[in-house]
Amino acid sequence: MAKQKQRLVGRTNHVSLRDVALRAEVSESTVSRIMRNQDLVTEATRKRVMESVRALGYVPNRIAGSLASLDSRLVGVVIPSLSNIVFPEVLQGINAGLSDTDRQSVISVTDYDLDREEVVVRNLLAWRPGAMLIAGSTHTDATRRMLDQSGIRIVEFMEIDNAPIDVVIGMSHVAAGRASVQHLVARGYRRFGYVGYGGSADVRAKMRYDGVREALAEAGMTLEAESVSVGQTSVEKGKAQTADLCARAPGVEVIIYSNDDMAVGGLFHCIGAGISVPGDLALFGFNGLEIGRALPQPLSTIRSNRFLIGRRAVEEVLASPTRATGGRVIDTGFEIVEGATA
Amino acid sequence: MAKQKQRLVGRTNHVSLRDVALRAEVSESTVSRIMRNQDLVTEATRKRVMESVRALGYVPNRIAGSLASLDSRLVGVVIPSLSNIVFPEVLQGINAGLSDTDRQSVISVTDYDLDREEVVVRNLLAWRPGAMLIAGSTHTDATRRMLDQSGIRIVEFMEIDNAPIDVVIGMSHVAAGRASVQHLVARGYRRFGYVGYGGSADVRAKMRYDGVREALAEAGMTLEAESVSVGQTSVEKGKAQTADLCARAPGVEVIIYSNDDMAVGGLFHCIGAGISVPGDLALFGFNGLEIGRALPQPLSTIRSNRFLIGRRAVEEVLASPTRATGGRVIDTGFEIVEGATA
DNA sequence: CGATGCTATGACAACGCTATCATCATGCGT
DNA sequence: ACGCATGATGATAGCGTTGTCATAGCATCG
Repeated sequence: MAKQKQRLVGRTNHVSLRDVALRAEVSESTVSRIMRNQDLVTEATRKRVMESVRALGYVPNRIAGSLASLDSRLVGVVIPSLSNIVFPEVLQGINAGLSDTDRQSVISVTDYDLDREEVVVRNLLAWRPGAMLIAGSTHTDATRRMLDQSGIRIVEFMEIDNAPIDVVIGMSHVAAGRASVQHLVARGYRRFGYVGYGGSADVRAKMRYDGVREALAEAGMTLEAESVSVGQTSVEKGKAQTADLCARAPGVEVIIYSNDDMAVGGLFHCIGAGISVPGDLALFGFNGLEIGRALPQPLSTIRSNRFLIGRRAVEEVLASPTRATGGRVIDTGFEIVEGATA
Repeated sequence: MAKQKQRLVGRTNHVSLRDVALRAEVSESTVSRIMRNQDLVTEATRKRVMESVRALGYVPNRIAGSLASLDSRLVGVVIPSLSNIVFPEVLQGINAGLSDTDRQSVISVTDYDLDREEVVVRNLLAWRPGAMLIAGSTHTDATRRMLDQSGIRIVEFMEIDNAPIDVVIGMSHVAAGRASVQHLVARGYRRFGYVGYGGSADVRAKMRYDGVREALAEAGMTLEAESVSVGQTSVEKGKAQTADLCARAPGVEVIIYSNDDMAVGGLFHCIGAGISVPGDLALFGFNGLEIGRALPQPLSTIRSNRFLIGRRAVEEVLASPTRATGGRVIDTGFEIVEGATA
């Protein structure tokens, strides 16, 4: 009699394929086929097996299944934050794209920290996902190398201002910053202010800011005043920084905000302080959030389609398991929302 | 010579433990120990192995690891929606609780559909998570059975108005509804209106509504007018429904909203329509969102601590791998925020 | 100086499935 | 009646780790 090595850990009473097979008096193969809807079994045995499955409360073990088939059916998702509403919106799009498939997303958050991003990418890759969707194009060398060598589909989403590893989906944030200025100049504004957040951690906010400065310079103007805070975006910061900027630079005609949250805070300041918008001061946001439309006066802003970005990202990786040669750029565009605050 | 069955699928050139072991001229066991920081190896071999790991770009395969150790280090999370900001806030708390551990969360969204919930719970359980965090206490029988029989830690979070499978964490939404009324009655309001969303899909909104009606009845009053829409919460709906309710029931002194989003919309309507708040009409929300504090006049509402709920949920399951006998209820409480709209 | 502990490493059987090939009835054409 | 395709089921070797036990080398000690 051969010696038996025993596993003492986790000797849980978990129901496995074998248990179902024994009870239904068929082989494990047959049960496996049925669980995967691989039609090739008679209705009679299927019924008998399903009865056992229900009676035993069998739940297939995807860990074992993934190891055996070398396919985890997982899609890794990396985002910088959950507190900026735009990322949950992208997640909704990802979810929508995945909902009728057998894939599952696994989400990790980096808090806008590239070293943290490297760690979460490594941990995600350890689950051998079939694809990886990652916000932004700015990564450490090690992160980029891991993503590249993994061989799986990689979608970098949000901005398309950089070269892709595989695919990038989103819009040009530099162009959006430029478009803001061009739109406002066309409407007659000449004296610009800027209110933003995040220091340089939010790369995209920084790109829009750069676009703003570029376009202003081309028009022979400059930012007369600016206020940039560190940390996460918030309506309250927008309100406080607007108050501050108004006090420091009373001549400013229009403020461009890093995003709608901040702009909404700006409008709240104006309403509270009796500043007429856009008469005394005009406000221009970015994102096109739902709240902007419901304000007492609709916010003038630029709409980016976060949901669409998430959905298209998923469609892209589901379309083919292999990368496009040379990379691919998908521009989901943006759109100026006239509104009534500028 | 024995016949060799060949796997034709996925014969990717992936680097495995064996490759690292061969290159470093040690056994797989040793590499495995090093990768798991199981101190018991000499510094010399550790260095040699790590050099191989880096040179080959080895990323451990957690699928195989989880199968072998019968421990996935995964935590399943089930939420009804990503578009209601409160759930991303809970996720932030969960993330915070998990960030210094070696566990990973896997999130699924149900869209407030109990049948969908059953499906996502089954799919999540297939990954053999070490714990499951699920929003709410309302599930199908099958879902409840699966969760129960899984044997793992289960935390039902958000409301604590029902009996736990294992642990419930959150606050009583019925009590919150009652508290709203009691607070407003104490402040002298007598003629109440209600503006909500979600029909009966959002169980917690329904509970607060029930609490409101109960407390009103006890005080000898009723809701003079109400407007409840279907679908997701939005500021715009709050605005439109407030306008509607004002037109239909001009005598109402105060409107209780199902949540802050809707209440903010209500305030926007009032600002736009020149209705003095709280003089002509008072507004009372629920949640205590950040935006409520930044409004031209701070919103009167009830603060629930979503971040804390997520964090405590994680702490609870990390504390012990086995369930508390008889179940456990953790009340994270709520707090009335006076504000200036009621 | 042999017995006794250590420490560092190796060997190898699980883990619970799936892919592949083998087998065994059936039905069918000729 | 015979060979052969076809459809249903079974047997079994992986998949890439980890847990457990075995072993070799070496210092310690009475």
